[in-house]
Amino acid sequence: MDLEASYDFKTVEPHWQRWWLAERVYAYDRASQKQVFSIDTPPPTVSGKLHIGHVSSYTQTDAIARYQRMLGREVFYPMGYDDNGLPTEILTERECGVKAESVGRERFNELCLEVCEKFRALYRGLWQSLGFSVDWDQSYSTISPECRRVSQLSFLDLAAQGRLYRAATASLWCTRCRTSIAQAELEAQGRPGVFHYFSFKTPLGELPIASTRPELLPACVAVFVHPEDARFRRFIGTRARVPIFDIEVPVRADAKADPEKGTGVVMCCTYGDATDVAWTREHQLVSRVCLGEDGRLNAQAGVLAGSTIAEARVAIVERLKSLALISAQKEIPPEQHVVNTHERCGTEIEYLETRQWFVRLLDAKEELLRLGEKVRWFPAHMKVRYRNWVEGLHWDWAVSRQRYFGVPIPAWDCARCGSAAHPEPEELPVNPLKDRPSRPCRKCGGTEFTPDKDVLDTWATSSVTPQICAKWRSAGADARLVPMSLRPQAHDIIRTWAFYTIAKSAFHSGDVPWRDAAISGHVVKKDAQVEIQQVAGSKVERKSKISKSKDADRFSPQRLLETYPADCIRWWTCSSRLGLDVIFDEKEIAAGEKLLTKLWNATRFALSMLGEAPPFLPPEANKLQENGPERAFLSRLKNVVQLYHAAFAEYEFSAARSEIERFFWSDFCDHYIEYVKEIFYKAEKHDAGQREAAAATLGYALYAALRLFAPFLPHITEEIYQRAFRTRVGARSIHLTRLPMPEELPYGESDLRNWEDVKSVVNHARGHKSQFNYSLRQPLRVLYLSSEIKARLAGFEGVLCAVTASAAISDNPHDIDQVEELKGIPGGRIGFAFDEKALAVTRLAAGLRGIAQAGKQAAGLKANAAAGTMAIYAGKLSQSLAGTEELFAAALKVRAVQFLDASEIDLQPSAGGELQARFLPS
RNA sequence: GGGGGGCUAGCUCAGUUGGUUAGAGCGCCUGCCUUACACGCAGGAGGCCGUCGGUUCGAACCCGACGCCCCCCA
Repeated sequence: MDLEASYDFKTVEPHWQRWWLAERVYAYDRASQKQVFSIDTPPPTVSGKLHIGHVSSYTQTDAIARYQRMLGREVFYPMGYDDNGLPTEILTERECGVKAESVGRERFNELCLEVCEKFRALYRGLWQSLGFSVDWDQSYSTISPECRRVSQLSFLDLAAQGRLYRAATASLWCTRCRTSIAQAELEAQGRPGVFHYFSFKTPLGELPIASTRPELLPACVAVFVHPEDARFRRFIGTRARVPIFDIEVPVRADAKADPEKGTGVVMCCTYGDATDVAWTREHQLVSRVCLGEDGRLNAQAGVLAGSTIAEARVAIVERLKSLALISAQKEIPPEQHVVNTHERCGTEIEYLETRQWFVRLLDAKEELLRLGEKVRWFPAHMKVRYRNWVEGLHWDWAVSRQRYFGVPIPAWDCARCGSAAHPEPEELPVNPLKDRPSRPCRKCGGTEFTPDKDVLDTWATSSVTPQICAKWRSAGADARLVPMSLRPQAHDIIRTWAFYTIAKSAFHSGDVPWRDAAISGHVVKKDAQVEIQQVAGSKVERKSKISKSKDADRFSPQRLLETYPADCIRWWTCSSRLGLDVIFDEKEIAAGEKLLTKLWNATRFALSMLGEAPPFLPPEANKLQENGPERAFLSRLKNVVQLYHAAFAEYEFSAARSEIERFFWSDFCDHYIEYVKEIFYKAEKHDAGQREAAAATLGYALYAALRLFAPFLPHITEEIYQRAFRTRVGARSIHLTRLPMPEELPYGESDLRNWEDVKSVVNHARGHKSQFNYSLRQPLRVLYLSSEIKARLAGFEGVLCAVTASAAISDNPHDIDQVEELKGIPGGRIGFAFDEKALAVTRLAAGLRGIAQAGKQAAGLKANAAAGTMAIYAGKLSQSLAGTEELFAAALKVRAVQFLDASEIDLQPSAGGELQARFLPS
């Protein structure tokens, strides 16, 4: 078995990606008897490009999926695309350069479907080139008929429970998207504003008002002051006149009027903000609507009818000024002026009275909190974010959207009595615009219906992904999948996706949607102007979100995938813990390439030693020498396997990752391989039993390491597995094998201690040579170990001598100059004595190097260029010195006399053109 | 204003139930071509673990206060 000298990821990775697909390696088998591990994969919103943050979060999920699969679970790992709803409409408008209203509903929906198709392909291509072990046959798109069915079924189920109601009430409205939205779709933004100061006239004098929204004057219905505010208490109960519009409104008291803000007098309009909505309801005020659904003022605004909010604001301020009614204007900086905007488009949100469908949430807070407690959150503190959101709910969930591209609301209005008619569950999915109710109105028997033209909120569908996965209430339903084992997602959508999913699950099943929620952090960039300032003695860091426009190229997954192996990118993404933001640094990704090279080279070496049929089973313990190197090394592997599983059990993949990396690099490569070289290179010195034990251990440890790496590095491990192990192991992919378990490694604490002690001795020897700037091959005449250690490591003498290049191990300190403490071994002592002859030659060679360079320069040769080939050791002069023998002979002679106390040297060319130096004692 | 997280080596991060000289990778410096790998090996420099107080025989870790950064909510 020979591997090429280097690993070519550009051909290997796509090869296995195609093969996994063709072989359906990751297919979910619903007939399997194995325990199911089901993953509620986030269906990414089709809203544009995927960025490095998606890559990071989704790759972590894939590592978890692969781990669970190799643990022996039947893994259900689907991929969805959340392509219905407003985000897709906005994307389509941008992609096609159209407006939904201008092309019409049907045509626009067709365009949306085309755009979805395009982006689904793009997304899928990216996921596949990252090597995700998704079962692509389980893919779903939230606009598909099956998802429509589940989503509409959810609607009907909520309606049957009385959880749904339809009401014409003040609700959140986006004037750009011309639809109602839900509380979760709000995004608070700091924006600059201006307080305009003007007065309302009352019989008791003028009441000063400060308002940021003077355009709402025509909608003014009351004025509020704080009941305890001494300045204005006397006005309570009087009536005030609205300037310009000359409306008379009552002056009322309410604790929500903040005496500190503005003048302390607040005008209440229909509807300036959430407080206005509350006041209107609580004080039973009339409503005086001046704003239309299109964001323009209506007849209530008189001459200003038809103008936009911005235009009206300017016009009214001008008018107030011209009447000399404005007493002051004060700018408010963005950080003090927070406005609610629509998260999808940034438009400031208005409150309008419209007729919408609502899911009743506010009476279910306790149940939602209870289920939030039942879910295991990783990290645990993410539960608090969920709890805070639920406790802070103010609005029921408005689920109807006055848009085109979405799951239609399964409802018609009876033309006669006005009540809603719904389809039967088995008729789903329906499109009320085309389909008709199958029966007359239940209430009045009417047969004339008007279809509900609205569609459902995107989240109304994406909140039923567990039900979609389980094919809820259909012939193909798979009840084993729910509650699902794991919901992986980022922390920014706890209030939306996690929350709505829990809510739906609560109402439909009374249970949690998933047992565990693994919440990942974000990838952030280090600011260009990273400043480490000393402020009050503490370090100030600056980091910020990745901007989709500005940083697109630097953080583009496509570019990274063209530059680095997917395995490297994966390795990097698994370096951060759940819940923590990670700062992107391309160098960190590049560092992974070293690991791949190391893995490839070490494997190449091991396989060259092991032959065509490398061992892969755990070596039988009774064939291994007691207190010997194999048992010691395997006990370390056992230790690693334990730590690895413990880490993954808590979704701490980064801890598992560093365990296997450390084991492989430091224990396997730096120590065990160095030892087995002695066994294989000097086979004649070791009996068959020793050789067999070493081979079995090397093969097994390699195969174990490959499997432990496999969840992180699926491509390179598959390549090696297929070429070296598949035939004998049998499983058609490494990803269908089982991970090594601690039970298969029956080694004890004393073995582990031996291993650590041997490493400590070897490290000391290496350090000792390094201190003197000698090669690690510099021979030692004696390696001294204190008696107790020497006795304990008796079974390791061969290893130690070979790896440290020692001629002997002794516990006699007499001929050792210096004895030092053995790190990590209480009472252990170690010492070294170089082989003087070899040392002299080394020094001679080192001295010669300078002379050789000078000589070569003298001879007109490029000394620097050849320096790398001028290694001189063990008495040999390199071929590159040929032609200047005389010069070197002379130099050598001087050095020989100086270092070796030799009187003569004899310099002879040997076979192969090298020079052989022989030193004659004086 | 409320809540959450973070602050450990130049950079990115680990630090298990509080227990000798606080670790890794990258970067830097010194050496070393060692019959897998120079994308390597060995060694080294570099940290009053954000600040201050408390508990303790003992604190990066527990408690309190404060500072700064990020996020969520109002």
